Amino acid sequence: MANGGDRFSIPERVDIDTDSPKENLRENHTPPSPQTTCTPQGMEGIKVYLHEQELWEKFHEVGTEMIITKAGRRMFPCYKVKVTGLNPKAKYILLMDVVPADDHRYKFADNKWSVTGKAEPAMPGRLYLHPDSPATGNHWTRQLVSFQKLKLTNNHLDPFGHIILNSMHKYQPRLHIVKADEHNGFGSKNTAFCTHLFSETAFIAVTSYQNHKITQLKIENNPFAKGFRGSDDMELHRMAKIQGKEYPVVPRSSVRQRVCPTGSLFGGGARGGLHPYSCENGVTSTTQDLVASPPAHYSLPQPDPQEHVQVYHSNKRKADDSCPAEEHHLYRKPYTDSSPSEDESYYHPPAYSPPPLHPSVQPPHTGLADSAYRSEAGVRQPCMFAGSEPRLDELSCTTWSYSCPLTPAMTPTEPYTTFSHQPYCSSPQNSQLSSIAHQGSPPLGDSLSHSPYQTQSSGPYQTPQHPSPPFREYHRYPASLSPPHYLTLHTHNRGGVPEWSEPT
DNA sequence: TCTCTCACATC
DNA sequence: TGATGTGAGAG
Repeated sequence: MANGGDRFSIPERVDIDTDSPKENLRENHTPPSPQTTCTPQGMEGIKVYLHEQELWEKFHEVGTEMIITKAGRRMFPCYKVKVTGLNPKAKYILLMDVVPADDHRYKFADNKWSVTGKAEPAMPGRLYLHPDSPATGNHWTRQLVSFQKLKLTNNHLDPFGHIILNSMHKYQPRLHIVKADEHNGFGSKNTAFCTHLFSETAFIAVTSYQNHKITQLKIENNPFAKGFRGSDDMELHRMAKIQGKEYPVVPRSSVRQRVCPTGSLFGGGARGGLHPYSCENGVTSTTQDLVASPPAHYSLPQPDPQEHVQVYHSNKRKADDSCPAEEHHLYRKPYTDSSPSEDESYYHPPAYSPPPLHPSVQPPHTGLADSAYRSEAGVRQPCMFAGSEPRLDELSCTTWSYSCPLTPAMTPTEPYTTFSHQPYCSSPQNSQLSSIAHQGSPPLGDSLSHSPYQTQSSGPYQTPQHPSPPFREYHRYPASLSPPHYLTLHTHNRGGVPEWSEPT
């Protein structure tokens, strides 16, 4: 498509904040520009700034790709945010999830991404609980919140709690801030939370990089890949040696992606994700930035058959290393790519343009937050909430399951077998975390295409035009639940009481 | 042809 | 030790 068509365009928010998005283009701002605003109980004033936004935008402009492997691969750039506006003494839980950005499957051909069919069934939606959760507002705001430990996998049976994605599908990471205040009725309809997303963090999951420019950006900016930075011919020699071929050798990727487009199907570029989010009234709020105009071929996603949420606790908790992305290296030109790809003025616009996020991104509904909250005394570790990848408009499903995996060796081979599926139904009273997990994967695009994304309130949830979010009451997670165990929390409709059970 | 997995070298 | 991209080879 013309203009903007070559990259994700960010839709205009309906509830535009006074903060100027453009001021958020720079990383390490001091102070950074607010990305979001929440208004519900105790959540008003919360703002989130994407760290290294410029880097994200660099990738976004080309069409961010994230490698997914069976063992799990970290995201790069890593997702780091600066949060402000939290009550210093109140406790919050920060979660991240990655939801489908649309209902399509993509392919990279002719140096551009294009839709090649309908998306595969969504993977079990999982939420990544920041290892520091729950923590006080003071804790979250005094430093950057890094989700660098989060890993992406294509292993549908992943026992490590990594976020499961489908290759060649586009996703949108989201951040959820849940107030874990005992007086806040955590896990109940009173749970206050905010959801934030930065459109420039959208990406296509791949098992191997497709766009050479992305490979270059990764190598250039990821310290862990500096081994591939080499200078000039040094690398060629190295590669030649490896391949036992005569120098010079052109990396396969270079060949395959000789003509590298500069545009991205993630249109919107720098413009996106910079809009401040605002939450509407209500106890719970969700704010998101939307991705631009809906793709021409955009089609409504099918309801996801799965409706469960899995909670995962990683068994390891390391000091949060700083994101390597922060290192910016100047380096040589990419490989031998002599192709014009580097200056491709002839970049082919992606056939797809991200659709707007679904307005029904509901407040989080999961006992998970609770669990995290309860585990404060215990080990703080990354926690994954997995569930299906329901559409945003189906968040009302009330059956949720949470699993906290043990060490890899102890994890069940069928992490999702404990999930139960129940027909969609809405209940006016449930915890909102579950909804987070739920929303977990609704094609954002779909939602957005229906209405401009806006924040939602959770209170007694009321969405005349959308299924009400799943409101359920959850039992607190047993303290022992933390990391080492796979447990499933079965929640029943009607705000039913969740039950813990060992995974089968 | 396309996608994925693996062993590998590097840091 | 673990994270990274590479590239051959499998499916």
